[in-house]
Formats: sequence, structure tokens, C-alpha cells
Amino acid sequence: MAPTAGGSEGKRPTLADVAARAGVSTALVSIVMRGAKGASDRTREHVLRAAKEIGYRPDARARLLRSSRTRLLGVQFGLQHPFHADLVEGIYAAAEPAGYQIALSAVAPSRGERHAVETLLADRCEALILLGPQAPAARLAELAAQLPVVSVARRLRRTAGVDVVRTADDEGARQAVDHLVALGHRDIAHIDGGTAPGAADRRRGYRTAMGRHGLSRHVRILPGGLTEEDGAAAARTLLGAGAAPTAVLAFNDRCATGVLDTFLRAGVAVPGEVSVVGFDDSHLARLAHIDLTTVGQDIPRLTSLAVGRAIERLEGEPAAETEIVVAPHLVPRSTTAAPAAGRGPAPG
Amino acid sequence: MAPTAGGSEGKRPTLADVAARAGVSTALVSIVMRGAKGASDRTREHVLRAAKEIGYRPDARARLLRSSRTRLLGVQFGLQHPFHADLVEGIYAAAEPAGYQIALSAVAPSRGERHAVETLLADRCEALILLGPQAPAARLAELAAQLPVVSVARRLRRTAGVDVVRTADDEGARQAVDHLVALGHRDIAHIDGGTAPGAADRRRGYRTAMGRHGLSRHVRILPGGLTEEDGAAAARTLLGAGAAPTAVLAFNDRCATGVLDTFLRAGVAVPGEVSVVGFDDSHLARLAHIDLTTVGQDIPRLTSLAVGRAIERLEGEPAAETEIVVAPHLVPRSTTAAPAAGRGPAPG
DNA sequence: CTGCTCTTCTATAACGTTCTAGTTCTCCAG
DNA sequence: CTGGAGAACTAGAACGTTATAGAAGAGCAG
Repeated sequence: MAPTAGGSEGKRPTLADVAARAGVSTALVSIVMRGAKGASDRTREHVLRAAKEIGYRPDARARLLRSSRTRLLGVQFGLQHPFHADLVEGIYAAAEPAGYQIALSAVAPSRGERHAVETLLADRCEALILLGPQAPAARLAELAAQLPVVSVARRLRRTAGVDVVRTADDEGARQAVDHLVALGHRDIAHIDGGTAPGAADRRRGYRTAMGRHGLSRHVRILPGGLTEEDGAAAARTLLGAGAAPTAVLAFNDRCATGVLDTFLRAGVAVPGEVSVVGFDDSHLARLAHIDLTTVGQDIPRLTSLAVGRAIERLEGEPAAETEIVVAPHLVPRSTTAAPAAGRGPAPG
Repeated sequence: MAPTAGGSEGKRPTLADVAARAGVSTALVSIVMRGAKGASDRTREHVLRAAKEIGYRPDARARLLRSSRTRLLGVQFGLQHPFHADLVEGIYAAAEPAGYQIALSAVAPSRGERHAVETLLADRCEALILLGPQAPAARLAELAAQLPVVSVARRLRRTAGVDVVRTADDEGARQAVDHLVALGHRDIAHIDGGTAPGAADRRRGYRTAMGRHGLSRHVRILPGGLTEEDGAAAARTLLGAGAAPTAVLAFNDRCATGVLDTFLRAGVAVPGEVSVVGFDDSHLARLAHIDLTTVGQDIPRLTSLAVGRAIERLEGEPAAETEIVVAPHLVPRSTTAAPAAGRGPAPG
């Protein structure tokens, strides 16, 4: 028999239906469905067959309602952010094997963080993982008073109860500068990310790295942002100023792509005349025709630590908030090279 | 007193807690929280204050469990797809005012469609909205037997019970060709999308439009795909072949971006020597430094129709499956112009 | 005062699970 | 035959809501 099309009639089968069909109690069916012990192999098999026959599917919400634990992690992410997409994938991968489910709630221009978090709370998530949250620290503290909260990629100075998992952004910027200096560059500019999460650290990392190489007088920071647009605008400023640097460290890959594009259109060869470094090692950077030298963030590690921290909080002793910092690593590709002979010092 | 940090202790307040505090029954509190009628203004206010004082928040799961209706729409989307992100935003915007909640489930390399749909079903979604589903038609039919299913952007030939909402891809390709022909182009190539949703229609639209302009012998279709990479590879093929066309219609914006980049690197001026048209009008296309002429899909309309169709199915008479086709529109920007004098015929 | 209608409120039974505390059964030592 | 000890199973109470049915009280015509 084909099931009736549309399926609106005929309620979905429940534990009781399976029990009736198998001739046992609902409690026993529950035991079998959960794989708990307390049923013989013979009945186990029998019940499973009955369940399959009538197309039974456990109701996650009823299940969660009953058990005191919901094993549900709420994740807030930015819809328009490719980097967040990568993080979400990592979070799924870390949470599901640990027996936790993920509830996603998106932030978009038309859907604020407040609303996103409200729906997660209404869904009875046990903990919140917030990707690059923009909410004020006070708001986060307020949330943390209700349930464990992990902030990923947004740094917070010891906000009560909020755990932080982030990349060592300053260290990443340092690696980029070291790489460029090793190639022979001295005139290295930085296009920053303004108030975006991590931007301040990258800016600081750039500045101190330059200082350590005795290049403080070459420090040049241009206001940027996290989109291609921002990078393009900054690149135009550089070109217009006449004295273009021999290398540019952009806030992130998207920003770097904008820089690349502008240089290309202006006939400035990369890496021939100017070297460019990005940040994130997103899919963008890996595309063969862009092939951007960049600073990679360790996504599997960031996400497994974030999930792990949330679970620890839920299952372990309530501890003080922690900040976990993950090391980035430089990924050299083809947008960096030694500076042109006439412009930088000869290498060595 | 500040609430205890971590919040793991002290269960979250329930209806009963509010009722106890306000000195009324839980049923009355329920009425007030839902805004249903049956309570005086005085008590309404009184109850709301009590709820606020103890920080009560309704439990969405218990609520859904009790009411026969869950008013929950399951949405499956591709994490790595910027176009899907735009669609999801539109779906939120269409569903929430109609009193429906959205449950998101992501598809990623490490998380297949099957798994994504399973979690949505377990969550008791009443209907499924699938963005560009890749599952075989038989599988979709099987799902449609259980609950209303809407496929967005993937065309299906009358699969039992599956509604389809999509853009008129052939028409979009036609508009692009018309635009190029009006500018004076004749030698127009198409980089296709292989087996991606919509690719076949765009291919066909291109071919028939060319035919209608008497340009059948100029038809040239190159295998492409939906990433920048694919576009770049096809562009290299075109350049290598010697006889480059005067215009290229790419499968989508990402593909077109790859084409642009390759041309730029090879010193081929756009639109000076070659015009390029994309598809989707994604954020990418609007970036000032790309400023791509493209065929726009009507996202608000696609999403509100998809949501509307799902809701109609849930609330109205069970009807036969429908296919709703939404018109695209050309968005002329700066990557198209009349062909160079020596290569195409003079305009007019 | 009776009988009726409204409004406001309450008691209680669902919803589909899981959990606690049994109840049978079987097996086997004493 | 008694007395446990497990194993296999079940009855019934949660979980936090909403829906249904009805009670209590007010107002008012007859």
C-alpha cells in the first residue's frame, strides 16, 4: 500500500502504536529504541521490526521534554559569513559524535542577535555557542548567568561565566610579517578590520612584529573592513597615495581579494610588484586562480574546543570562565614573493 | 542578587512557578502568555509582572508537544552556498510573520541530505522546504508521502506531492542573450553548470535564444560548474582555443567571477574585448570592484511563495502538486558593452 | 427569587516520551 | 520445597505546556 499523498491525514505513529503492534508495553519499546539494556535480543529484534513496519520515528521534542537533559547546543551564526559556515560544519562534526544535537539560529540583516538567541533559549538549549557575537559584554554576562555560553572568535575580557575560544590573532599577524620580512620586505602596510572581532589583535600583532624587526617607521595602518569592498577601497587609497608599499597584510581573505582585484585592474603585478597576505584560509584563498598566501585558522580545533568546553560545563564541575587560544599557521601560496629589485633591499 | 554564574543549578521557571507567584492557576497563566482571551486586563498585567520577575520563558518544545500543530517548517540548505544564505534570510522573513517557526538543518560535505532531513523530521516539522535538493526524485516522493515538501530552485517533473518553486532559468538565459545581441554581439559562448539545479534550463534557454537570433552556428557551450574554479578553467580553455568569443554567459556569479579573474590576468579587457554576464545577482555581483552584469533571481518572491505554498498545504485543502515559476530580470552593470570595433559588427 | 447569559477563572486530561519502582519469571543453590 | 538473585518486562507518574469542560460570580429581565 502506498501511503496517502500529502500525509496530512493519519497522525504519525507513536511509541504506543509500536507497542500495540508488537504486543508489548510502551516502556519496553522505549528501552529498545534507546538501545538501553533491559530487553532480550529476541524482543529487541521483534520490536524493531514492528517499528520499521509502521514507519515509527521518535519525537525528538517529547524525548527532550521528558528527560531533564536536552543534550541540545544552540549555535548562533552569521548567514552571510563564509567563515561561520566552516565553523558550523566543524561544530556539527564535534557535537554529534558526543551525543549532542545542534540547533541553528541565523543572524542576518533582518534578524538580530537578540531574536536569534531568544529562539534558541525557547528551544531549551542547554548551552550557547556564539560565533563572533556582537552583543555588548553585559548582555553576554546576563546570558551566562542562565546557562553556559561560549564565544568563538570574539575576545572578551573575563566576562563573568563566558568562555572564549579564539585564534591567536596577534600571533597570526606576526607570522605574516615575519614571512614578508624573510622575503626581504620592509615597507609593509596593514589594512585593518575596524571593530570586527579579532581586528584589534591583528592590528597590535602587526605593529609589534614590525617593531621587533626595527621597522616601526614603516608601520602604515589603513582603515579597512571585512568585505572585498573594504579591501578594494583601501587598495585604491594606497595607489592614489603614490608611494605604494611592497607588501600588504589584509584583515581577512575577502578583504585581500578586494586588494588583489584592484591591483590587477590598475596593472600592478602581484606578487611581482606588491605581495599580498590574507587571513582565515577560507575556501576563497584556496581557489587556484586566487591562490592567496594567508594565515590559516585551525577550524577543527576551534570548533572541537568550543563544543568540548560547552559539554564540560554541562557535565563537569562548574568552573571559572576560561579563554582558550588556538595557534594559527601561515599558508604560503603564490601572492607573496621577494620584492622587486629596485624597490626593496637585495635579499641576504 | 546576581544570579549564580553558569546557571546549571536552579531549574528554569515554569508556568507553575509563575502561577504560584501570582496566586492563580497555570491555565490562566497559559492564557495570558499566549495572549488568548479569557483573562481580565487587571490579572493579565499582574501575571505578566510575576512572569517577568522570575524570568519565565515559555518552553517551545512542551508547547509544540501539546498542541497538535507544531507550526514548524524545516529548511534544508547548503552551508557553503551564498545563494542559499540569501534564501534562508528570505524564508525567515516570510515565515515568522505568518506565525511559523523555522528549523534549520545544514548540508555540508560531512553531513549529507539524508541526515539533514532525518533531524528535521525528528523535530516534528510539519513541512519541509528544501533548497536545491540533490536527492533522487524517488526519495523526495517518499518524503512527500509523509508531509508537504517544497523544492526550491530544483526542477522536478511532477513528482507526486512535491511542490516546486523556481526561477524561469531559460527565460533568464534568454534575457542575457538578448541583452548581448542588442549590444551587437554575435559570438556568445555559454559556460554551463553541468548537473547543478537549473543548469539544464539555462543551457536550453541560451541555445534557443541564439537560434531565434539566427546565431545557431555561433552556439558554443563549455562544461563549467558552480564555483569560481570552474569558471576560471573554462575561461582558460577559451583563451587557449585562440578564437575567443566577444561575450560569455556564465552559469552563475561565482563562475563568472572566475572568468573575470582569468581574463584580467591574461590581459583581456572586460568589457573592452569580452563582455561577461553572470546569474543570481548575489552579493558578489554587486561589489563595486566586480560590478557584474547578471540575471537576478527574485529572492523575496521565491521565498515567500515557497513558504506560502507550504502553509497552504498545511492549512488548506490537500491539492495536487504545483510548479511555480518566477520571472528573473537582467541587471546591467559594467561588465557588458558593445563589442570592439574590429571584432563584431558595428551597432545598428 | 428564578433563570439566563457573560465573563473570568480553575481542574484536569491530554501530547509522546523517559524514569522509577515494581511485578513476574527463570534459574539454581541450599 | 524454599529463598534469593537476576533478567525481562510493565504500570504509572513525571516533563511543561494547551485544550476542554465546567464552576463561580456578576448583571439583569421577568
